[in-house]
Amino acid sequence: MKKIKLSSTNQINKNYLEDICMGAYALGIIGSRWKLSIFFYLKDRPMRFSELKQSLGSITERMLALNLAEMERDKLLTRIVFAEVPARVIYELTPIGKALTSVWDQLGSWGRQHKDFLLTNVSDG
Amino acid sequence: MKKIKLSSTNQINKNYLEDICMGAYALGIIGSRWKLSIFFYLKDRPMRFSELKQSLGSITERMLALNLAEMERDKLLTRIVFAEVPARVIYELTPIGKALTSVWDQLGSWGRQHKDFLLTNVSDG
DNA sequence: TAAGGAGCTTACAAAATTGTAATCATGAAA
DNA sequence: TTTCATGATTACAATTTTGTAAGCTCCTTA
Repeated sequence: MKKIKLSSTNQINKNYLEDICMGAYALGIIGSRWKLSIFFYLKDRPMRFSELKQSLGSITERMLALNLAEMERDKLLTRIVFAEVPARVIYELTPIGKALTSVWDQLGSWGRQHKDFLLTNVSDG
Repeated sequence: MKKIKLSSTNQINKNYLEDICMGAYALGIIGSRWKLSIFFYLKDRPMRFSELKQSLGSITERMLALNLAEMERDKLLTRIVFAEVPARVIYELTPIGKALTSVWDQLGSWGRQHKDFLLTNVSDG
């Protein structure tokens, strides 16, 4: 999937934090660049690879495939392949994946609050 | 604070996502390695630099100072300096910072759920 | 005058993430 | 037999994040 150096201080710190803090653990699973947005689209309905690619606009096929593979590995979604040609593959959130919805909504709500707050307090440069 | 290349595809994608998705925006502010744990300690009470350093165990002074500075810039916390020698500085969450508490709790709760789920479904290698 | 403690800051290096471009497998259809 | 579309994978490069080690600035006390 990707090569990481297990013995690096970086990894050791990451593991330590994910061990003592479930929030850090959760972010380790879903905190990378595109995953939140992939989730955002899939929460309404299953979508196929090309649909996601188009919806996400500027994502590359590599990043999309990589993120989907990690999300499948982490049981956030299910990959369903139809034996057709050309290939058809759909991605669907699992129950544990869907369970993120309310957390995401809350996080987004906090984000909006924070953005508004910064706009209101225009005193900073 | 840190040098980023504003014209990179990386930055452009980041900005784009943070623009259309408030969750991504929120993660941009609080999603890095140590911030969650710093928050975790500060939510109970203000703490000084050295206390945080000790609590976080393996964090370096550089990373702690860097993260605290970013969190201050983003109005998550307030830095209070006492005119003493040796210096005494305490860090305290702002209201908007504290408002993250319930989101974090929920995220952590999801994380635990997810971890348990993986342990229960031991069928994967 | 030297040492010391708290809270940083700096230059540098390692590691991880993200992006680019090219290629691949399938099997139907031209 | 070549072409086509979909859903990838690969080798590589750029960018960003994280860590290392040293030093700096107060002012106080020895």
